[in-house]
Amino acid sequence: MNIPAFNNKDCGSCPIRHQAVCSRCEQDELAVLDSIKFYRSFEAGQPVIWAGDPLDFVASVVVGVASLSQTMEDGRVQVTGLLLPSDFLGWPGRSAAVYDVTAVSDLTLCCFRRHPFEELLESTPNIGQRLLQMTMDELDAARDWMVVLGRKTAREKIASLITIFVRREAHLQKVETPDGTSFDLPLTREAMANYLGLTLETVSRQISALKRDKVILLKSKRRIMVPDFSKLLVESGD
Amino acid sequence: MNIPAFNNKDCGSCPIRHQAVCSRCEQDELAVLDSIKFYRSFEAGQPVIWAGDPLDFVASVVVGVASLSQTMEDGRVQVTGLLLPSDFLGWPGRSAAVYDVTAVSDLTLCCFRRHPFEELLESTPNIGQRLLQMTMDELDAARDWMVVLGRKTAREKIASLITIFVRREAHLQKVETPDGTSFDLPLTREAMANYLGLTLETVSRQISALKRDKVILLKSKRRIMVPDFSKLLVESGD
DNA sequence: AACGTGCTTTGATCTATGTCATGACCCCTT
DNA sequence: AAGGGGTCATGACATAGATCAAAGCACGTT
Repeated sequence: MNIPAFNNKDCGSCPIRHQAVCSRCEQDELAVLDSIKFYRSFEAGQPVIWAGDPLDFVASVVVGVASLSQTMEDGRVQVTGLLLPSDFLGWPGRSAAVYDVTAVSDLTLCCFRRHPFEELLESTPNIGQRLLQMTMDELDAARDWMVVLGRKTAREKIASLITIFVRREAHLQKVETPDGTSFDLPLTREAMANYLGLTLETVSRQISALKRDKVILLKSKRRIMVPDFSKLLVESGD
Repeated sequence: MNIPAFNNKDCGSCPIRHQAVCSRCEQDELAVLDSIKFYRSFEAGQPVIWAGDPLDFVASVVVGVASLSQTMEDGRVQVTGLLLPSDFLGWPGRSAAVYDVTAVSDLTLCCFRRHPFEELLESTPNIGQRLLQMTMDELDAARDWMVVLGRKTAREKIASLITIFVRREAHLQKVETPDGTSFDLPLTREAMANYLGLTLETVSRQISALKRDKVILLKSKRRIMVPDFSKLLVESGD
Protein backbone atom coordinates (compact mmCIF):
# COMPACT_ATOMS: atom_id res chain seq x y z
CA MET A 1 0.00 0.00 0.00
CA ASN A 2 2.21 2.76 -1.22
CA ILE A 3 0.37 6.00 -1.89
CA PRO A 4 2.29 7.79 -4.62
CA ALA A 5 3.88 10.88 -3.17
CA PHE A 6 3.98 14.31 -4.74
CA ASN A 7 6.18 16.58 -2.77
CA ASN A 8 6.46 19.54 -5.01
CA LYS A 9 3.85 21.94 -3.68
CA ASP A 10 5.25 25.02 -5.28
CA CYS A 11 3.22 26.31 -8.25
CA GLY A 12 6.36 27.84 -9.69
CA SER A 13 7.75 24.47 -10.64
CA CYS A 14 4.46 22.62 -11.11
CA PRO A 15 4.53 20.43 -14.24
CA ILE A 16 1.08 21.59 -15.40
CA ARG A 17 1.44 25.23 -14.41
CA HIS A 18 0.99 26.50 -17.96
CA GLN A 19 -1.75 24.18 -19.18
CA ALA A 20 -4.14 23.81 -16.25
CA VAL A 21 -7.07 25.93 -15.11
CA CYS A 22 -4.59 28.24 -13.38
CA SER A 23 -2.50 28.85 -16.51
CA ARG A 24 -3.55 32.45 -17.05
CA CYS A 25 -3.15 33.47 -13.43
CA GLU A 26 -0.71 36.13 -12.23
CA GLN A 27 1.29 35.83 -9.03
CA ASP A 28 -1.39 37.44 -6.83
CA GLU A 29 -4.13 35.21 -8.23
CA LEU A 30 -1.90 32.18 -7.77
CA ALA A 31 -1.45 33.14 -4.13
CA VAL A 32 -5.21 33.11 -3.60
CA LEU A 33 -5.52 29.73 -5.30
CA ASP A 34 -2.65 28.47 -3.19
CA SER A 35 -4.55 29.28 -0.01
CA ILE A 36 -7.44 26.97 -0.95
CA LYS A 37 -5.46 24.14 -2.48
CA PHE A 38 -4.30 20.76 -1.23
CA TYR A 39 -2.93 17.65 -2.87
CA ARG A 40 -4.42 14.17 -2.87
CA SER A 41 -2.93 10.98 -4.28
CA PHE A 42 -4.52 7.71 -5.26
CA GLU A 43 -3.15 4.31 -6.14
CA ALA A 44 -3.90 2.81 -9.53
CA GLY A 45 -7.34 1.20 -9.47
CA GLN A 46 -8.64 3.14 -6.48
CA PRO A 47 -11.88 5.12 -6.64
CA VAL A 48 -11.61 8.90 -6.32
CA ILE A 49 -15.34 9.43 -5.85
CA TRP A 50 -18.61 7.72 -6.72
CA ALA A 51 -21.41 9.37 -8.69
CA GLY A 52 -23.84 11.01 -6.29
CA ASP A 53 -21.40 11.26 -3.41
CA PRO A 54 -20.86 14.71 -1.94
CA LEU A 55 -17.83 16.36 -3.46
CA ASP A 56 -16.51 19.56 -1.95
CA PHE A 57 -13.51 20.11 -4.17
CA VAL A 58 -12.57 20.57 -7.80
CA ALA A 59 -9.14 19.62 -9.05
CA SER A 60 -6.48 19.55 -11.71
CA VAL A 61 -4.82 16.26 -12.63
CA VAL A 62 -1.10 16.77 -11.91
CA VAL A 63 0.26 13.27 -12.53
CA GLY A 64 -1.42 10.12 -13.84
CA VAL A 65 -4.70 9.23 -15.50
CA ALA A 66 -8.25 9.27 -14.12
CA SER A 67 -11.41 7.99 -15.76
CA LEU A 68 -15.01 9.18 -15.64
CA SER A 69 -17.54 6.40 -15.99
CA GLN A 70 -21.17 5.48 -15.66
CA THR A 71 -22.55 2.08 -14.70
CA MET A 72 -26.00 0.88 -15.76
CA GLU A 73 -28.19 -1.08 -13.35
CA ASP A 74 -27.30 -4.40 -14.92
CA GLY A 75 -23.58 -3.71 -14.74
CA ARG A 76 -22.80 -2.42 -18.21
CA VAL A 77 -20.08 0.23 -17.90
CA GLN A 78 -19.18 3.10 -20.19
CA VAL A 79 -16.10 5.23 -19.64
CA THR A 80 -17.06 8.73 -20.75
CA GLY A 81 -13.77 10.48 -20.32
CA LEU A 82 -10.09 10.09 -19.61
CA LEU A 83 -8.49 12.86 -17.58
CA LEU A 84 -4.80 13.36 -18.31
CA PRO A 85 -2.34 15.72 -16.62
CA SER A 86 -3.61 19.34 -16.63
CA ASP A 87 -7.23 18.25 -17.23
CA PHE A 88 -9.89 19.65 -14.93
CA LEU A 89 -12.00 17.46 -12.66
CA GLY A 90 -15.11 18.60 -10.86
CA TRP A 91 -18.49 20.20 -11.08
CA PRO A 92 -18.55 23.82 -9.96
CA GLY A 93 -22.07 24.68 -8.83
CA ARG A 94 -22.92 21.11 -7.83
CA SER A 95 -22.42 19.62 -4.41
CA ALA A 96 -22.11 16.02 -5.59
CA ALA A 97 -20.13 14.10 -8.19
CA VAL A 98 -22.00 13.48 -11.43
CA TYR A 99 -19.94 10.44 -12.53
CA ASP A 100 -17.77 7.77 -10.98
CA VAL A 101 -14.14 8.88 -10.98
CA THR A 102 -11.38 6.27 -10.78
CA ALA A 103 -7.60 6.48 -10.65
CA VAL A 104 -6.53 4.48 -13.70
CA SER A 105 -2.85 4.81 -12.94
CA ASP A 106 -1.21 6.24 -9.83
CA LEU A 107 -2.71 9.69 -9.61
CA THR A 108 -2.04 13.03 -7.99
CA LEU A 109 -4.65 15.77 -7.90
CA CYS A 110 -4.21 19.43 -7.08
CA CYS A 111 -7.52 20.08 -5.30
CA PHE A 112 -9.28 23.38 -4.62
CA ARG A 113 -12.01 23.69 -2.03
CA ARG A 114 -15.18 24.07 -4.02
CA HIS A 115 -16.87 27.05 -2.38
CA PRO A 116 -13.92 29.40 -2.47
CA PHE A 117 -13.14 28.19 -6.00
CA GLU A 118 -16.67 29.09 -7.10
CA GLU A 119 -16.15 32.56 -5.63
CA LEU A 120 -12.93 32.88 -7.60
CA LEU A 121 -14.85 31.95 -10.75
CA GLU A 122 -17.00 35.04 -10.13
CA SER A 123 -14.20 37.37 -9.09
CA THR A 124 -11.19 36.26 -11.14
CA PRO A 125 -11.83 36.37 -14.90
CA ASN A 126 -8.57 34.62 -15.71
CA ILE A 127 -9.82 31.48 -14.03
CA GLY A 128 -13.33 31.47 -15.43
CA GLN A 129 -12.17 32.26 -18.93
CA ARG A 130 -9.55 29.53 -18.87
CA LEU A 131 -12.08 27.04 -17.53
CA LEU A 132 -14.53 28.02 -20.29
CA GLN A 133 -11.87 27.42 -22.90
CA MET A 134 -10.93 24.04 -21.41
CA THR A 135 -14.58 22.99 -21.11
CA MET A 136 -15.29 23.88 -24.73
CA ASP A 137 -12.27 21.83 -25.79
CA GLU A 138 -13.48 18.89 -23.69
CA LEU A 139 -16.90 19.17 -25.31
CA ASP A 140 -15.36 19.00 -28.78
CA ALA A 141 -13.29 15.99 -27.70
CA ALA A 142 -16.42 14.30 -26.33
CA ARG A 143 -18.17 14.91 -29.66
CA ASP A 144 -15.23 13.48 -31.56
CA TRP A 145 -15.39 10.40 -29.36
CA MET A 146 -19.08 9.95 -30.20
CA VAL A 147 -18.02 9.25 -33.79
CA VAL A 148 -15.73 6.52 -32.49
CA LEU A 149 -18.50 4.98 -30.38
CA GLY A 150 -21.29 5.30 -32.91
CA ARG A 151 -19.69 4.64 -36.26
CA LYS A 152 -16.31 2.95 -36.06
CA THR A 153 -15.51 -0.76 -36.30
CA ALA A 154 -13.74 -2.57 -33.47
CA ARG A 155 -10.42 -2.36 -35.30
CA GLU A 156 -10.85 1.37 -35.97
CA LYS A 157 -11.80 1.93 -32.34
CA ILE A 158 -8.62 0.30 -31.06
CA ALA A 159 -6.50 2.22 -33.55
CA SER A 160 -8.22 5.46 -32.52
CA LEU A 161 -7.48 4.82 -28.86
CA ILE A 162 -3.84 4.08 -29.58
CA THR A 163 -3.49 7.33 -31.54
CA ILE A 164 -4.57 9.20 -28.41
CA PHE A 165 -1.79 7.61 -26.38
CA VAL A 166 0.78 8.08 -29.14
CA ARG A 167 -0.05 11.77 -29.46
CA ARG A 168 0.17 12.23 -25.72
CA GLU A 169 3.50 10.44 -25.54
CA ALA A 170 4.95 12.39 -28.45
CA HIS A 171 3.74 15.61 -26.86
CA LEU A 172 5.32 14.73 -23.51
CA GLN A 173 8.60 13.92 -25.20
CA LYS A 174 8.31 16.99 -27.43
CA VAL A 175 8.99 14.91 -30.51
CA GLU A 176 7.62 16.35 -33.73
CA THR A 177 7.03 13.08 -35.61
CA PRO A 178 5.43 10.31 -33.59
CA ASP A 179 6.89 7.48 -35.74
CA GLY A 180 8.59 4.93 -33.54
CA THR A 181 7.00 6.15 -30.35
CA SER A 182 6.72 3.47 -27.69
CA PHE A 183 4.79 3.62 -24.44
CA ASP A 184 2.90 1.59 -21.84
CA LEU A 185 -0.85 1.30 -22.23
CA PRO A 186 -2.26 2.90 -19.08
CA LEU A 187 -5.46 0.86 -19.33
CA THR A 188 -6.31 -2.81 -18.88
CA ARG A 189 -8.05 -4.59 -21.75
CA GLU A 190 -11.27 -4.32 -19.77
CA ALA A 191 -10.91 -0.57 -19.22
CA MET A 192 -10.20 -0.11 -22.94
CA ALA A 193 -13.33 -2.13 -23.73
CA ASN A 194 -15.39 0.08 -21.44
CA TYR A 195 -14.05 3.19 -23.11
CA LEU A 196 -14.62 1.85 -26.62
CA GLY A 197 -18.01 0.23 -26.15
CA LEU A 198 -16.60 -3.27 -26.77
CA THR A 199 -15.96 -6.45 -24.81
CA LEU A 200 -12.51 -7.22 -23.51
CA GLU A 201 -12.29 -10.27 -25.78
CA THR A 202 -12.83 -8.13 -28.86
CA VAL A 203 -10.22 -5.66 -27.63
CA SER A 204 -7.75 -8.50 -27.17
CA ARG A 205 -8.46 -9.96 -30.60
CA GLN A 206 -8.14 -6.63 -32.39
CA ILE A 207 -4.88 -5.82 -30.65
CA SER A 208 -3.59 -9.21 -31.77
CA ALA A 209 -4.79 -8.46 -35.30
CA LEU A 210 -3.05 -5.08 -35.42
CA LYS A 211 0.07 -6.76 -34.15
CA ARG A 212 -0.17 -9.51 -36.76
CA ASP A 213 -0.57 -6.83 -39.46
CA LYS A 214 2.51 -4.98 -38.17
CA VAL A 215 0.56 -1.79 -37.40
CA ILE A 216 1.82 -2.04 -33.82
CA LEU A 217 4.60 -4.02 -32.15
CA LEU A 218 4.15 -5.46 -28.66
CA LYS A 219 7.24 -5.67 -26.51
CA SER A 220 5.06 -6.96 -23.70
CA LYS A 221 1.28 -7.14 -23.19
CA ARG A 222 1.26 -3.51 -22.12
CA ARG A 223 4.20 -1.99 -23.97
CA ILE A 224 3.45 -0.83 -27.51
CA MET A 225 5.58 0.58 -30.31
CA VAL A 226 4.13 2.30 -33.36
CA PRO A 227 6.58 2.11 -36.24
CA ASP A 228 4.52 4.14 -38.72
CA PHE A 229 2.03 6.60 -37.31
CA SER A 230 0.39 7.31 -40.66
CA LYS A 231 -0.39 3.60 -41.04
CA LEU A 232 -2.08 3.68 -37.63
CA LEU A 233 -4.06 6.76 -38.65
CA VAL A 234 -5.35 4.98 -41.76
CA GLU A 235 -6.48 2.07 -39.58
CA SER A 236 -8.26 4.49 -37.23
CA GLY A 237 -10.53 5.64 -40.06
CA ASP A 238 -9.64 9.34 -40.07
CA MET B 1 -38.87 28.40 -50.90
CA ASN B 2 -40.41 29.97 -47.86
CA ILE B 3 -37.82 31.09 -45.34
CA PRO B 4 -39.45 30.95 -41.92
CA ALA B 5 -39.85 34.47 -40.60
CA PHE B 6 -39.10 35.64 -37.11
CA ASN B 7 -40.26 39.18 -36.67
CA ASN B 8 -39.95 39.67 -32.98
CA LYS B 9 -36.59 41.35 -32.57
CA ASP B 10 -37.22 42.69 -29.11
CA CYS B 11 -35.29 40.86 -26.38
CA GLY B 12 -38.00 41.81 -23.90
CA SER B 13 -40.43 39.34 -25.38
CA CYS B 14 -37.90 36.83 -26.74
CA PRO B 15 -39.01 33.24 -26.03
CA ILE B 16 -35.56 32.17 -24.84
CA ARG B 17 -34.69 35.35 -22.96
CA HIS B 18 -34.34 33.57 -19.62
CA GLN B 19 -32.56 30.38 -20.71
CA ALA B 20 -30.07 31.47 -23.35
CA VAL B 21 -26.53 32.76 -23.05
CA CYS B 22 -27.96 36.23 -22.35
CA SER B 23 -30.15 35.10 -19.46
CA ARG B 24 -28.14 36.76 -16.72
CA CYS B 25 -27.77 40.07 -18.54
CA GLU B 26 -29.12 43.37 -17.26
CA GLN B 27 -30.70 46.00 -19.49
CA ASP B 28 -27.43 47.75 -20.26
CA GLU B 29 -25.66 44.50 -21.15
CA LEU B 30 -28.62 43.50 -23.31
CA ALA B 31 -28.31 46.80 -25.16
CA VAL B 32 -24.68 46.01 -26.04
CA LEU B 33 -25.62 42.52 -27.21
CA ASP B 34 -28.46 44.02 -29.21
CA SER B 35 -26.01 46.17 -31.14
CA ILE B 36 -24.08 43.15 -32.43
CA LYS B 37 -26.99 40.82 -33.07
CA PHE B 38 -28.93 39.83 -36.15
CA TYR B 39 -31.36 37.04 -36.97
CA ARG B 40 -30.99 34.32 -39.56
CA SER B 41 -33.53 31.71 -40.57
CA PHE B 42 -33.13 28.39 -42.35
CA GLU B 43 -35.54 25.96 -43.89
CA ALA B 44 -35.70 22.39 -42.64
CA GLY B 45 -32.92 20.36 -44.22
CA GLN B 46 -30.74 23.31 -45.17
CA PRO B 47 -27.11 23.51 -44.08
CA VAL B 48 -26.20 26.30 -41.66
CA ILE B 49 -22.45 25.85 -42.08
CA TRP B 50 -19.97 23.15 -43.07
CA ALA B 51 -17.08 22.05 -40.88
CA GLY B 52 -14.00 24.05 -41.75
CA ASP B 53 -15.88 26.95 -43.32
CA PRO B 54 -15.17 30.39 -41.89
CA LEU B 55 -17.76 31.32 -39.30
CA ASP B 56 -17.85 34.87 -38.00
CA PHE B 57 -20.79 34.61 -35.66
CA VAL B 58 -21.98 32.65 -32.66
CA ALA B 59 -25.68 32.21 -31.99
CA SER B 60 -28.56 31.10 -29.82
CA VAL B 61 -31.21 28.81 -31.24
CA VAL B 62 -34.49 30.74 -30.94
CA VAL B 63 -36.91 28.43 -32.74
CA GLY B 64 -36.43 24.95 -34.21
CA VAL B 65 -33.78 22.24 -34.06
CA ALA B 66 -30.25 22.16 -35.45
CA SER B 67 -27.85 19.23 -35.55
CA LEU B 68 -24.08 19.01 -35.26
CA SER B 69 -22.55 16.17 -37.25
CA GLN B 70 -19.35 14.70 -38.59
CA THR B 71 -18.95 12.72 -41.79
CA MET B 72 -16.19 10.16 -42.30
CA GLU B 73 -14.42 9.88 -45.64
CA ASP B 74 -16.44 6.86 -46.72
CA GLY B 75 -19.72 8.56 -45.90
CA ARG B 76 -20.50 7.25 -42.44
CA VAL B 77 -22.23 10.03 -40.48
CA GLN B 78 -22.50 10.60 -36.74
CA VAL B 79 -24.72 13.32 -35.30
CA THR B 80 -22.91 14.56 -32.19
CA GLY B 81 -25.45 16.99 -30.87
CA LEU B 82 -28.95 18.34 -31.21
CA LEU B 83 -29.38 22.04 -30.53
CA LEU B 84 -32.81 22.97 -29.21
CA PRO B 85 -34.20 26.43 -28.48
CA SER B 86 -31.94 28.43 -26.11
CA ASP B 87 -28.91 26.21 -26.90
CA PHE B 88 -25.70 27.92 -27.89
CA LEU B 89 -24.07 27.42 -31.28
CA GLY B 90 -20.57 28.49 -32.13
CA TRP B 91 -16.91 28.38 -31.31
CA PRO B 92 -15.64 31.51 -29.60
CA GLY B 93 -11.93 31.81 -30.25
CA ARG B 94 -12.04 29.91 -33.53
CA SER B 95 -12.55 31.44 -36.93
CA ALA B 96 -14.06 28.35 -38.54
CA ALA B 97 -16.83 25.89 -37.79
CA VAL B 98 -15.66 22.66 -36.15
CA TYR B 99 -18.63 20.50 -37.22
CA ASP B 100 -21.30 20.49 -39.91
CA VAL B 101 -24.40 22.30 -38.68
CA THR B 102 -27.75 21.56 -40.29
CA ALA B 103 -31.24 22.92 -39.76
CA VAL B 104 -33.24 19.81 -38.86
CA SER B 105 -36.53 21.66 -38.71
CA ASP B 106 -37.27 25.25 -39.73
CA LEU B 107 -34.79 27.21 -37.68
CA THR B 108 -34.23 30.73 -36.42
CA LEU B 109 -30.93 31.81 -34.91
CA CYS B 110 -30.15 34.92 -32.91
CA CYS B 111 -26.60 35.58 -34.13
CA PHE B 112 -23.88 37.70 -32.55
CA ARG B 113 -20.86 38.87 -34.52
CA ARG B 114 -17.99 36.81 -33.23
CA HIS B 115 -15.31 39.39 -32.55
CA PRO B 116 -17.43 41.77 -30.49
CA PHE B 117 -18.96 38.75 -28.73
CA GLU B 118 -15.49 37.54 -27.77
CA GLU B 119 -14.76 40.96 -26.34
CA LEU B 120 -17.95 40.78 -24.31
CA LEU B 121 -16.80 37.42 -22.94
CA GLU B 122 -13.78 39.24 -21.52
CA SER B 123 -15.60 42.30 -20.29
CA THR B 124 -19.03 41.07 -19.24
CA PRO B 125 -18.87 38.35 -16.57
CA ASN B 126 -22.58 37.62 -16.79
CA ILE B 127 -22.13 36.34 -20.31
CA GLY B 128 -18.97 34.30 -19.78
CA GLN B 129 -20.29 32.75 -16.59
CA ARG B 130 -23.57 31.79 -18.19
CA LEU B 131 -21.74 30.31 -21.17
CA LEU B 132 -19.48 28.31 -18.86
CA GLN B 133 -22.51 26.91 -17.07
CA MET B 134 -24.21 26.00 -20.36
CA THR B 135 -21.04 24.43 -21.75
CA MET B 136 -20.54 22.28 -18.66
CA ASP B 137 -24.16 21.12 -18.94
CA GLU B 138 -23.61 20.28 -22.61
CA LEU B 139 -20.51 18.33 -21.70
CA ASP B 140 -22.45 16.27 -19.16
CA ALA B 141 -25.17 15.68 -21.76
CA ALA B 142 -22.54 14.57 -24.29
CA ARG B 143 -21.13 12.13 -21.73
CA ASP B 144 -24.57 10.76 -20.99
CA TRP B 145 -25.05 10.22 -24.72
CA MET B 146 -21.81 8.23 -24.88
CA VAL B 147 -23.47 5.61 -22.68
CA VAL B 148 -26.30 5.40 -25.20
CA LEU B 149 -23.88 5.02 -28.12
CA GLY B 150 -21.46 2.65 -26.43
CA ARG B 151 -23.59 0.37 -24.31
CA LYS B 152 -27.27 0.42 -25.20
CA THR B 153 -29.18 -1.95 -27.49
CA ALA B 154 -31.03 -0.63 -30.53
CA ARG B 155 -34.34 -0.76 -28.67
CA GLU B 156 -32.90 1.10 -25.70
CA LYS B 157 -31.37 3.68 -28.01
CA ILE B 158 -34.71 4.45 -29.66
CA ALA B 159 -36.45 4.64 -26.30
CA SER B 160 -33.71 6.96 -25.00
CA LEU B 161 -34.14 9.29 -27.96
CA ILE B 162 -37.89 9.41 -27.51
CA THR B 163 -37.53 10.32 -23.82
CA ILE B 164 -35.53 13.37 -24.89
CA PHE B 165 -38.37 14.57 -27.10
CA VAL B 166 -41.01 13.74 -24.49
CA ARG B 167 -39.16 15.69 -21.82
CA ARG B 168 -38.75 18.66 -24.14
CA GLU B 169 -42.43 18.61 -25.12
CA ALA B 170 -43.60 18.32 -21.50
CA HIS B 171 -41.26 21.16 -20.58
CA LEU B 172 -42.58 23.38 -23.38
CA GLN B 173 -46.16 22.69 -22.33
CA LYS B 174 -45.25 23.08 -18.67
CA VAL B 175 -46.93 19.81 -17.82
CA GLU B 176 -45.60 18.10 -14.72
CA THR B 177 -46.27 14.47 -15.68
CA PRO B 178 -45.33 13.55 -19.23
CA ASP B 179 -47.84 10.67 -19.47
CA GLY B 180 -49.95 11.01 -22.59
CA THR B 181 -47.63 13.54 -24.22
CA SER B 182 -47.85 13.54 -27.99
CA PHE B 183 -45.54 15.27 -30.46
CA ASP B 184 -44.03 15.15 -33.93
CA LEU B 185 -40.62 13.55 -34.32
CA PRO B 186 -38.43 16.34 -35.64
CA LEU B 187 -36.03 13.85 -37.27
CA THR B 188 -36.27 11.50 -40.23
CA ARG B 189 -35.50 7.82 -39.63
CA GLU B 190 -32.12 8.38 -41.23
CA ALA B 191 -31.29 11.34 -38.97
CA MET B 192 -32.30 9.29 -35.92
CA ALA B 193 -30.05 6.49 -37.14
CA ASN B 194 -27.14 8.90 -37.49
CA TYR B 195 -27.70 10.21 -33.98
CA LEU B 196 -28.01 6.73 -32.47
CA GLY B 197 -25.23 4.96 -34.36
CA LEU B 198 -27.67 2.64 -36.17
CA THR B 199 -28.98 2.10 -39.70
CA LEU B 200 -32.32 3.54 -40.73
CA GLU B 201 -33.73 0.04 -41.19
CA THR B 202 -32.97 -0.85 -37.59
CA VAL B 203 -34.55 2.39 -36.43
CA SER B 204 -37.68 1.62 -38.39
CA ARG B 205 -37.87 -1.94 -37.06
CA GLN B 206 -37.41 -0.89 -33.44
CA ILE B 207 -40.03 1.85 -33.70
CA SER B 208 -42.41 -0.77 -35.09
CA ALA B 209 -41.52 -3.07 -32.21
CA LEU B 210 -42.14 -0.40 -29.56
CA LYS B 211 -45.46 0.33 -31.25
CA ARG B 212 -46.38 -3.37 -31.32
CA ASP B 213 -45.56 -3.57 -27.60
CA LYS B 214 -47.74 -0.52 -26.85
CA VAL B 215 -44.84 1.50 -25.45
CA ILE B 216 -45.64 4.18 -28.01
CA LEU B 217 -48.65 4.88 -30.24
CA LEU B 218 -48.20 6.18 -33.78
CA LYS B 219 -50.91 8.49 -35.09
CA SER B 220 -48.87 8.90 -38.25
CA LYS B 221 -45.31 8.00 -39.23
CA ARG B 222 -44.05 11.10 -37.49
CA ARG B 223 -46.59 11.74 -34.72
CA ILE B 224 -46.00 9.84 -31.51
CA MET B 225 -47.95 9.47 -28.27
CA VAL B 226 -46.46 8.05 -25.09
CA PRO B 227 -49.22 6.69 -22.85
CA ASP B 228 -46.97 5.70 -19.92
CA PHE B 229 -43.70 7.54 -19.54
CA SER B 230 -42.36 5.20 -16.85
CA LYS B 231 -42.79 2.26 -19.24
CA LEU B 232 -40.73 4.14 -21.82
CA LEU B 233 -38.07 4.86 -19.21
CA VAL B 234 -37.77 1.16 -18.39
CA GLU B 235 -37.30 0.42 -22.09
CA SER B 236 -34.59 3.08 -22.29
CA GLY B 237 -32.47 1.19 -19.79
CA ASP B 238 -32.16 3.85 -17.10
C1' DA C 1 -55.70 10.40 -62.75
C1' DA C 2 -50.98 9.28 -63.58
C1' DC C 3 -46.40 9.96 -62.28
C1' DG C 4 -42.21 10.81 -59.66
C1' DT C 5 -39.72 11.53 -55.44
C1' DG C 6 -38.58 11.16 -50.72
C1' DC C 7 -39.52 8.67 -46.78
C1' DT C 8 -40.73 4.41 -44.54
C1' DT C 9 -41.66 -0.51 -43.73
C1' DT C 10 -40.66 -5.26 -44.05
C1' DG C 11 -38.37 -9.63 -45.53
C1' DA C 12 -34.17 -12.58 -46.37
C1' DT C 13 -29.64 -13.17 -45.55
C1' DC C 14 -24.94 -12.11 -43.87
C1' DT C 15 -21.40 -10.85 -40.59
C1' DA C 16 -19.07 -8.39 -36.88
C1' DT C 17 -19.09 -8.69 -32.41
C1' DG C 18 -20.79 -10.78 -28.10
C1' DT C 19 -20.87 -14.87 -25.07
C1' DC C 20 -19.03 -18.79 -22.94
C1' DA C 21 -15.21 -21.61 -21.86
C1' DT C 22 -10.38 -22.90 -21.37
C1' DG C 23 -5.71 -22.30 -20.70
C1' DA C 24 -1.42 -19.37 -20.60
C1' DC C 25 1.26 -15.99 -18.43
C1' DC C 26 2.99 -13.09 -14.75
C1' DC C 27 3.71 -11.58 -10.25
C1' DC C 28 3.21 -12.14 -5.35
C1' DT C 29 3.01 -14.92 -1.15
C1' DT C 30 4.06 -18.85 1.51
C1' DA D 1 8.77 -24.83 -5.67
C1' DA D 2 3.95 -24.60 -5.19
C1' DG D 3 -0.19 -22.16 -5.05
C1' DG D 4 -3.39 -18.32 -6.19
C1' DG D 5 -5.23 -14.05 -8.11
C1' DG D 6 -5.28 -10.88 -11.76
C1' DT D 7 -4.72 -10.27 -16.58
C1' DC D 8 -4.71 -11.72 -21.23
C1' DA D 9 -5.27 -14.76 -25.56
C1' DT D 10 -7.85 -17.79 -28.23
C1' DG D 11 -11.36 -21.12 -29.85
C1' DA D 12 -16.35 -22.45 -30.67
C1' DC D 13 -20.65 -20.85 -31.10
C1' DA D 14 -24.74 -17.50 -30.85
C1' DT D 15 -27.00 -13.33 -32.14
C1' DA D 16 -28.01 -8.35 -32.72
C1' DG D 17 -27.79 -5.46 -36.09
C1' DA D 18 -26.09 -4.55 -40.97
C1' DT D 19 -26.84 -5.22 -45.77
C1' DC D 20 -29.42 -6.01 -49.84
C1' DA D 21 -33.77 -5.91 -52.01
C1' DA D 22 -38.58 -4.94 -52.80
C1' DA D 23 -42.64 -2.63 -52.11
C1' DG D 24 -45.98 0.74 -49.70
C1' DC D 25 -47.29 5.38 -48.62
C1' DA D 26 -47.79 10.41 -48.70
C1' DC D 27 -46.81 14.37 -51.31
C1' DG D 28 -46.61 17.60 -54.98
C1' DT D 29 -46.54 18.26 -60.15
C1' DT D 30 -48.18 17.60 -64.73
